[in-house]
Amino acid sequence: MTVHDVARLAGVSTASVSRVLSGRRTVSADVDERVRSAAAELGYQVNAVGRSLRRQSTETVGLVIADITNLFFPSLTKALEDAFAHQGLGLLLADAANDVARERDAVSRLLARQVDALLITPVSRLQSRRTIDEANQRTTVVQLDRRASTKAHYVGMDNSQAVSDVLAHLAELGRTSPVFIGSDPHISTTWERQRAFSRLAPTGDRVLTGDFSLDWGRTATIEALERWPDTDALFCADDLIAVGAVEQLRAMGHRLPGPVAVVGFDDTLLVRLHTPPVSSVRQPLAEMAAAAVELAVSTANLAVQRRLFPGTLQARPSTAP
Amino acid sequence: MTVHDVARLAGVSTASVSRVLSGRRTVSADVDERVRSAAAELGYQVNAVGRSLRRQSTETVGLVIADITNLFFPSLTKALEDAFAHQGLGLLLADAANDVARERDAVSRLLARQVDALLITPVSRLQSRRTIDEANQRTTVVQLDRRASTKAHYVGMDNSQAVSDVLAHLAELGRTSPVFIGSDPHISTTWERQRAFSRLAPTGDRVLTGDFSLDWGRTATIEALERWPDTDALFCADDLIAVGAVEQLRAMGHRLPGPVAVVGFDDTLLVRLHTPPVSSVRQPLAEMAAAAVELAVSTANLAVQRRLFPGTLQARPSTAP
DNA sequence: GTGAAAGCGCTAACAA
DNA sequence: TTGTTAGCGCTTTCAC
Repeated sequence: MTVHDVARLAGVSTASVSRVLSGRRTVSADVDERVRSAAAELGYQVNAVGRSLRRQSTETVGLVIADITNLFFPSLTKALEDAFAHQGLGLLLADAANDVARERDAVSRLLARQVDALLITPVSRLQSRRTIDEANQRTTVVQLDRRASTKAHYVGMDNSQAVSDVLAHLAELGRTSPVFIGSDPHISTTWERQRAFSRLAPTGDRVLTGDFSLDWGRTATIEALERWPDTDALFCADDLIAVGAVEQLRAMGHRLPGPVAVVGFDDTLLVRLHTPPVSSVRQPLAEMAAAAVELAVSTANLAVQRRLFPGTLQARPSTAP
Repeated sequence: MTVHDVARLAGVSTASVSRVLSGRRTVSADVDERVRSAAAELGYQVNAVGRSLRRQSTETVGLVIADITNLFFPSLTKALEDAFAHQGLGLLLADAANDVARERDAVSRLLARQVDALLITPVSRLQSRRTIDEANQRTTVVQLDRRASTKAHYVGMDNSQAVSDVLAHLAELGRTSPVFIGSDPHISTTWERQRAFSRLAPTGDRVLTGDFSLDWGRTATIEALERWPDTDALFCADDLIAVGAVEQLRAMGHRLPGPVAVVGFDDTLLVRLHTPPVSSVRQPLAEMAAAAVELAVSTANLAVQRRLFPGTLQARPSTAP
């Protein structure tokens, strides 16, 4: 089933069929009608592969997710899927499973498929740079949430502002001795949050770093309270750590809300449904996805963009007075 | 950068370049070497669009997820992504957002892109059937987790067996008056679990159905205990409902483990990290993904397959004695 | 084992 | 406005 079949049935040339079905040129009402009804009768649908080869554009973007099991990323993926589908753009998904080598592979496979743009949440602030820069030579690359290169577009949250807001919120509640519990500092978001904390918090030197896990949240909580007994808030780099911290506090007999507040990042289901609910900074995913679309479809040679969106603290019982 | 450039540099024909790079025909060691080094020198990578058009195969499968925000599906997606990437197959992702019209659209767009197979978790047991049957005329369709048509392959969990196992587990603990809290009965899994419950449970007529939400889990718990005061277990169709049920029980002053047990389905992060941890049936995602790959790449005209895998109950404090 | 050439399905340049 | 035709990049006959 090809344009030829439709053309034959409609009694027109294949070019006319193409013109009608791609809506890219004006055609007489008569031809338009004949082609449409012929296509409908045959149940014809254009072959996107042929079109892509000819147009040199696949209307598809590649998305490389650092770690799809991290609860935040499915939310991001959904926002992107929505936004891109809305533009008629398909999403070719790849998971880097937190591994720079797999990330490199994924990028390479997506480029071979001629994606019109590549969206990526870099695995590592440092080690993903080359992969991104190389991809950026071949197509439009948009870094999302995390960043590793200054040569490619970036759409993310303003972590400094978010950290500042959270600290202000804590200060209002009289909490001025927070400890920062980071996860893997190779992750750019964690890194930025930690740096902002160090710069802005009254206890900026109270920083612990570990990995992305509930257990690390637990361990770090014990360590924090031992090293700094006057701790009145645990400022966690992500939700999983925050939940671990809350659990540990409760295991140690603390009440929540109580003397030690806990706050996380990303506002995933985990903290919203937790008992007690945990405060967390929400990223404006829909806006970020819209910006990603805009950059992805932008005609090349646009100067490198850095779009930072404000995060909003969702205050919940874990930081209540 | 095309085969021509490589051919010119290697001093061979484009046919030879193709033969080497696709590894589909034997070539002399000399030519092989010359082509490989020319390709490496140029940084040439084959254009998958050209290849797809010629081969009439995209090496890409479409995946239509009923609702990507449902925590279970990202896990499934990851398992699929792993399995298909391992075979060199790309995954084109679409989200149906629980809407049969959007599902229909998504399928249509994926077919236009000439996916080699279509994986789908049908939104509705009844209303997704036509979409699936129509797609099945055009390519290999594999229904995953949920099913709507008997004419297309299905890979899922044996819900009858799982329900039976859970009931046996509850019986061992002396709990013989369970209530089933279902979600939307349009979802095939919920429907199957409910039917199995009705058939196998001593209190098979104690069934409540609602929707996929935490609140429904809460509401249903209240209703269950009012209507059947001797209830000793809440058998929930999914984890979100189970967490809602646990929360409600605690709000009502019940202890857990305690007089009323709670069990869910899908073994998502939600129940594993909950306090107390909630028992749940785990689906063998990796095995299911492997089966999906096998069916997706199977040469057409294979009889319709129905592959059911056993679920395993992860017993946790919510069903402890 | 190798090269020349056709053609996958589509669209855009060109001609009418 | 419409048709003819070339060609996107690749692979696979077919002939040697």
